[in-house]
Amino acid sequence: MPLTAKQGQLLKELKRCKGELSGQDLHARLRKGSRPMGLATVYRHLRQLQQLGEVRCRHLPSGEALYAPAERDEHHLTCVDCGSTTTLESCPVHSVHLDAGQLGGFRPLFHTLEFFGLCGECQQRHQGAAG
Amino acid sequence: MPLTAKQGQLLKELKRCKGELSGQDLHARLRKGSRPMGLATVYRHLRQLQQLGEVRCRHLPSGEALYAPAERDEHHLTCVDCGSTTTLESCPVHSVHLDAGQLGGFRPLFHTLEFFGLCGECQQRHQGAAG
DNA sequence: TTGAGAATGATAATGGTTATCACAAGTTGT
DNA sequence: ACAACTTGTGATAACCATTATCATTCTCAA
Repeated sequence: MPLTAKQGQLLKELKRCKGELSGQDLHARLRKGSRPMGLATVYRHLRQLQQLGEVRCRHLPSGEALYAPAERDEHHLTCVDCGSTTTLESCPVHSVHLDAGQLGGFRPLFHTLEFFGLCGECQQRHQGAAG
Repeated sequence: MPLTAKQGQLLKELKRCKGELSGQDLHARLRKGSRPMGLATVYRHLRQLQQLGEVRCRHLPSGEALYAPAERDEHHLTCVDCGSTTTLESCPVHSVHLDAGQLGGFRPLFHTLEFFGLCGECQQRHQGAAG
């Protein structure tokens, strides 16, 4: 099933950006260009593209969802205090494989590996109060 | 820094449950028992326990956050359509290690590895519409 | 007892996401 | 071309988990 025009437009915009975008971000960007798209449509297609395996998403501690093309196999460090995230340059796991027994009919589309902890800045801030 | 009484109470309740609990779930459970706890306090302590490395959390596609003791090193399959999640029996990665260069001052507390895709049920439901 | 500071919790506010629903666009059959 | 029907769209309202507010309660030392 090829993508529809709007789906393609959305995916193209997502690929154009180096970083991850939230639904709101994406809507704002598309709104500026020619061919704007309503917010509801953005979220609709993000979900559809996700189910097609074209887009992956992860959630920040704030609850906000960030989307990126599924082909980007990036992993992240996220601070549980300030919420800042950084992208790992190299993947720490060399093979992530699930055998059929583990899957039990489930068809994997993408995966996320995230490390949560405290960034240097927040560690320092807390040091005064309690080691 | 030892846990406060309320923090300990909350962590104990979390450990008592086999599955993961949302903030709302946890609040409801504590409300029933003796020694109830306000919703704000539940969320406050969940965040603190997370920063202490005692509790980990992950987000469902719905945006809801699920909490569990950090000591549980479980991974999950999550359906991007219906949102159902299942727990993997065994860990698919044998060593998840980050070297200092990758960390850059970040102090990891816990990590999450999640697989997103379509569960068997949702695959069947979509089969009629489009292969 | 008294006062300063921390903890608590009922409630209001926040804000990303989803549901609603009327309308536009496309499709088919005649 | 026209009608009947399906699908896609988007402004807006509704949803709901989470967070902020703030008055009250608790803690504890002097």
